[in-house]
Amino acid sequence: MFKIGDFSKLSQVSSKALRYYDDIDLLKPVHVDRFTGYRYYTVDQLPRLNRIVALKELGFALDQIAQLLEDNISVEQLQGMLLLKQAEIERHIEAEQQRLRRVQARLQQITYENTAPVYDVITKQVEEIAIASIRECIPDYSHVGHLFNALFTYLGEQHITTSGSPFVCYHDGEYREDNPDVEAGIALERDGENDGRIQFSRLPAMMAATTIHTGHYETLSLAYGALLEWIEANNYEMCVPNRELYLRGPGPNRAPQDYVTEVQILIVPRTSPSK
Amino acid sequence: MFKIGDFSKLSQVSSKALRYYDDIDLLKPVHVDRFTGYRYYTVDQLPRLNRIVALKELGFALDQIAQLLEDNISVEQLQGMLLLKQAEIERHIEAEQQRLRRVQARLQQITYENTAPVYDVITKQVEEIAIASIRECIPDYSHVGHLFNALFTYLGEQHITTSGSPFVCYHDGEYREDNPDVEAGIALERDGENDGRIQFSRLPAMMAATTIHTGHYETLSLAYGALLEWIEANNYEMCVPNRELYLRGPGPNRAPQDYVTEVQILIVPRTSPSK
DNA sequence: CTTGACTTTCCCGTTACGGGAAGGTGCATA
DNA sequence: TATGCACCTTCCCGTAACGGGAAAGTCAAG
Repeated sequence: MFKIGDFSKLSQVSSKALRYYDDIDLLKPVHVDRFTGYRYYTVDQLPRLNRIVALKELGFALDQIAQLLEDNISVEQLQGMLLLKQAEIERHIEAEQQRLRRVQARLQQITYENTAPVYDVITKQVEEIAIASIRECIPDYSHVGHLFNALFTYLGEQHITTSGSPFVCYHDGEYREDNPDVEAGIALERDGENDGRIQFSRLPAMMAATTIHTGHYETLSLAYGALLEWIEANNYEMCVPNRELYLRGPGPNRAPQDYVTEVQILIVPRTSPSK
Repeated sequence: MFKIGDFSKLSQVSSKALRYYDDIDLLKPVHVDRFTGYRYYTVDQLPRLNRIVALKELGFALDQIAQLLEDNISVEQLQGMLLLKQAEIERHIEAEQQRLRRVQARLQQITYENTAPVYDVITKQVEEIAIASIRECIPDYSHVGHLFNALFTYLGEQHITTSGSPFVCYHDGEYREDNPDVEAGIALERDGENDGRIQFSRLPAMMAATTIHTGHYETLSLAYGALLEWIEANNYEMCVPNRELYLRGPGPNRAPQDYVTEVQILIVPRTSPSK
């Protein structure tokens, strides 16, 4: 019979932990003095405690360990939990390696440019939204404004309430200087019916790499550069279309350097892992 | 100006999280209504929030992120923190891979024997202890008892108080049936002075793989088998000496199947990683 | 009998929020 | 204008596995 301190030394498990295991019925002392409350353990309890410690090192939580220690657990159940744990650890390792790549990419960027990165790329699940839009091939990008003019004029006439910021989707596979296939649109609260140039549809949900660009649209290519670099470093592949969300665009008392734009590029995990 | 819900949708960060960031001064709303307490955000705050999210994905805690977002942080400091984080993630990955190997070893054991493992091997740092011991080459293992007899007789005569269980160290590089070099000893509360056969010394601290064997000493080899298997699977190398700690050994009213023994094998990480 | 080492219970703190309650707001509609 | 109803606020609890520390009781030795 050992008092908790001796048993703690014997087992290398802190008495705090032993008391906690007592509390949660994971390892009860073999005897508790009714008057003093002192806990007494014996060496017979070492194997169980050892098993607890071993399972903890395998990454199991204490309540799972409690299950695993039930004596009516079958070999198949045990095997099943171990297989689950194995898969979980593998996923965990993959996530950590992802993180490691991100940290390294950021480090590389710092050493290259000797300055902190300007763009923070994050992934997000963009939800499906109802939109009204005009999609056309236009001679060059300056015509985007015309599309929005037509769109807003129409929506104003029809008293359709918008929700959120205007955006543009680029449907071309790659960047093209002239005759790009663009879609200018804005989110709505409800679906609508197509009417000539104006289309009512739903933007599909997507997993996107996104970043926020502040400033003139002429420098948007920097944001794209950062996104492409990130996509490369994180083993994704980009897809079409990509979107630009004009969170704060041209308007009264609005200088170009105050424009805020979110750039979203649809991504999928790369099929073949790069070295 | 967005209310918290809109800003939450815009940024894909929950309003609970936004309130929390407000609480810990990580991201204060640009304006708080003095009467209603409503928080108001603008798109200008998106870059900061984006950075917070990005740094979170790199594995930084929020208080570290708060430091990283201070505007007086130098590029070197940032770089330093990233390097630290990189090392931390690498260590983390290594630990996870270790865990994975352990889980797999246990799975393998189950599929081989179609039963749960009997021995739980755990590593522990064994502390340095003052001991009294007799070390001799004896003709065979049955003579260990004589060593303990001599030892205890001496200690009894000298009124030296012991602390802990008796143990045996095996100093031979490998197992040998006859003429093994064994050291029988027991921990003391204080150091002492050598006296003939009786040596007073200190067992050095060591990192050991240990397991608990319950039952007759004739079956101790099973524990050794489990230990060797574990050491192999976990990329360690065993060293001499190894120890057996007789937590509950022969005594009055003591049947051999109730003996409890802890087997400790000194380990070092294997120099060349196995495939 | 005292002292000091141990033990007990209890409470707080950790991280980054999520869930939920109770009560106040803002906006659109009947 | 009244009334929804969605939204906002603060506050409190819970998380996992203990560690730190306080206040008070216990044990063994000297």
